[in-house]
Amino acid sequence: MRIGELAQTSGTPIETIRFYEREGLLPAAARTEGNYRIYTPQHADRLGFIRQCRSLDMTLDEVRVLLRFKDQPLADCGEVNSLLDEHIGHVAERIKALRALEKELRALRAACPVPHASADCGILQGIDHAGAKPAAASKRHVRGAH
Amino acid sequence: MRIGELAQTSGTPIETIRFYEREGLLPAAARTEGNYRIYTPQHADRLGFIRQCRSLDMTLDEVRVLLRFKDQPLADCGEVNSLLDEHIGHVAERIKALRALEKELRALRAACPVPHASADCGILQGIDHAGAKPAAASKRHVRGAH
DNA sequence: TGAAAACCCTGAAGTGGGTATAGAGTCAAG
DNA sequence: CTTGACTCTATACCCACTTCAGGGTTTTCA
Repeated sequence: MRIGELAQTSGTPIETIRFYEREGLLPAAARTEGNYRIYTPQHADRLGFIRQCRSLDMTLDEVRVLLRFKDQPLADCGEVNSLLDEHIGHVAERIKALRALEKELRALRAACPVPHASADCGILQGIDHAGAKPAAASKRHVRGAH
Repeated sequence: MRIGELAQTSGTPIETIRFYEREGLLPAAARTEGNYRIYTPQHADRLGFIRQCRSLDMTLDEVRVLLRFKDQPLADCGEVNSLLDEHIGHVAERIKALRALEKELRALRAACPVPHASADCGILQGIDHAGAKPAAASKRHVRGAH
């Protein structure tokens, strides 16, 4: 099948499929005489796996590791297990951080129940004197709120 | 004070301070004869506010809105309130999505209690046949897990 | 006094994971 | 034979920085 059909059936934008090929996640597809990419069901399977991993919020590097194991069926899958354990850890951490953040934001919001002049806004004053530390600071594996 | 001292006292990398100036979040600092930036306590205050907002995981665009209100003390702060409400909504949404994700990941992890050959790994098979949909897909305001 | 060390400058490129262009080529239907 | 749908490559853009290259300035210490 051609790239449009693969995009359709997999729910993946065409540009993303080409991007995965550039990144080495998908093997380069064969070409027609007119230089169109032709995909096999194997490509579709692999793309599905990649998309599934992404929907589980894994990085492409993590996906690369998992694909390596799929390509070596005899290898021990211990690393797969620990990759997943680590990933779960990151997600759990991020949830914790976001919950603390939500609490702080709600407290801030409560400082201005009804609108008035900016100079007297409890929110703006609250941000000035708040004490939250390193939410955006440290390099984190799991994305923030945006 | 010079940029190094401001960086030190505010816990902000020097490059980030210059970046904020380029982005118009901090007003351009005066210069010495040798072209070094010289900062006032007002700069330090403003930088502190920006960093505080970032630690609350706001985007720079959101920070720009809040700074605009700080600069117009007579304006009505209703927009501040709704900005914060929206931001809280995004954070709450992201928490919900990450909790669903964590649950899915733990279920997947349970499919491979002890390591064996990749070909038989319940995790790799689980990803192949899983049914998680659009975690990475939709444009989201709050970052994911990495 | 002089040189090394510490500090600062600008401008450009890189990060991740795509998304969005521009400009061209290919192919099937009418 | 032309229209329109499809595809190609290459390049730039998104965010919020971070890093780098290649300099200039100021301070410190022998």
